[in-house]
Amino acid sequence: MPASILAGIDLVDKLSTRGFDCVCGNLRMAARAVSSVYDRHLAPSGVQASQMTVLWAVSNAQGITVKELAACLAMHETTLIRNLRVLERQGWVALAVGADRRQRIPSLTKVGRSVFGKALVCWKKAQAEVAAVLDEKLPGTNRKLLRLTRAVWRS
Amino acid sequence: MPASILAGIDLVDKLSTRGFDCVCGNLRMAARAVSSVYDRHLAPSGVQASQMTVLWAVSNAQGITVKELAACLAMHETTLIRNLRVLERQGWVALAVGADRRQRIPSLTKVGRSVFGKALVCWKKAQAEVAAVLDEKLPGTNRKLLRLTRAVWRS
DNA sequence: GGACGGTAGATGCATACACATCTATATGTT
DNA sequence: AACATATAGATGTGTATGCATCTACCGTCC
Repeated sequence: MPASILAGIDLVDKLSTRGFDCVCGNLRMAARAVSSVYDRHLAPSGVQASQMTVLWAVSNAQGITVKELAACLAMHETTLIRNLRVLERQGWVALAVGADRRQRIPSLTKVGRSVFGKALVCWKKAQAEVAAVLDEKLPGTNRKLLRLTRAVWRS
Repeated sequence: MPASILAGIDLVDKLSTRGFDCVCGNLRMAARAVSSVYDRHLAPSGVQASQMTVLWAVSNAQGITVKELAACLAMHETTLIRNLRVLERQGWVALAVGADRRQRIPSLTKVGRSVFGKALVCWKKAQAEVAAVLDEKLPGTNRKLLRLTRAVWRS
């Protein structure tokens, strides 16, 4: 192992021992690293890790508006609508006009349901790989992340 | 509070009770929510939350290459170099050519040090706000996130 | 010294994310 | 009905992220 790699690991250690114990930076870093695990497993399905959450939310939220969905996912409406447009282009999501004609109501298409179902198989492997390195129970970790999100979102 | 918001909160709850307990999705969501807190506090300084980590790493890693820095931050080299170019354009970071002339050695400029120092004051407030909603001790949380990152990064 | 394989960044492309601002629609007031 | 106000998305801009691929440089082997 070249010295450069060791230097890198030393620096990472400094992150937690030299005063820059940034929750935000560490969360973003963990999100990057974990996302890449999910993306690797999900690659055969053609779905990205970030898209799985949206597909799941859409499939579990009948008749909900984009704005409401964005609140559920602690996401900007403008970010979500653009992500939904990408999924629409792939033919996985349909965006219907709501009773209030300004609203857009997302739903999974038939193809979308099929793709999501297949991706779920890949997703389970990724989830298992990450669970294996978490020393605490998975539901505990997820609950903590949700609680943190809810506590600071739009506060 | 309109019914739509309540529906949203219900859906968030479903995330942890209806089978899609996705570590990746929850990490990304928490990272979004927490980043927005930091960005709000950091706004007066002109530095973004994502940039603080890079500035800190650069200021604490004398003579390190972009590739090594990327490994430290669990970040793609291509992502980091582009982020560094943004900071270079702002005049906060200089990118010197290394002994191996393919390498780029980042360092903070005088302006960069000044901006980073001022941003640290804002950062402390954000960190305190987030710490207040974490029921466990901050170092514990950060250690867990670092351990998770290290365990899955490039595994 | 020249061909060759390997490495550090650079670049093209696509998606993710957020802020400011715009447009279209809805609603409330007179 | 006409106007003012508020709201749901859409759009422009800029940064963040990663993959595939390219280029420039390094070291080696003949």
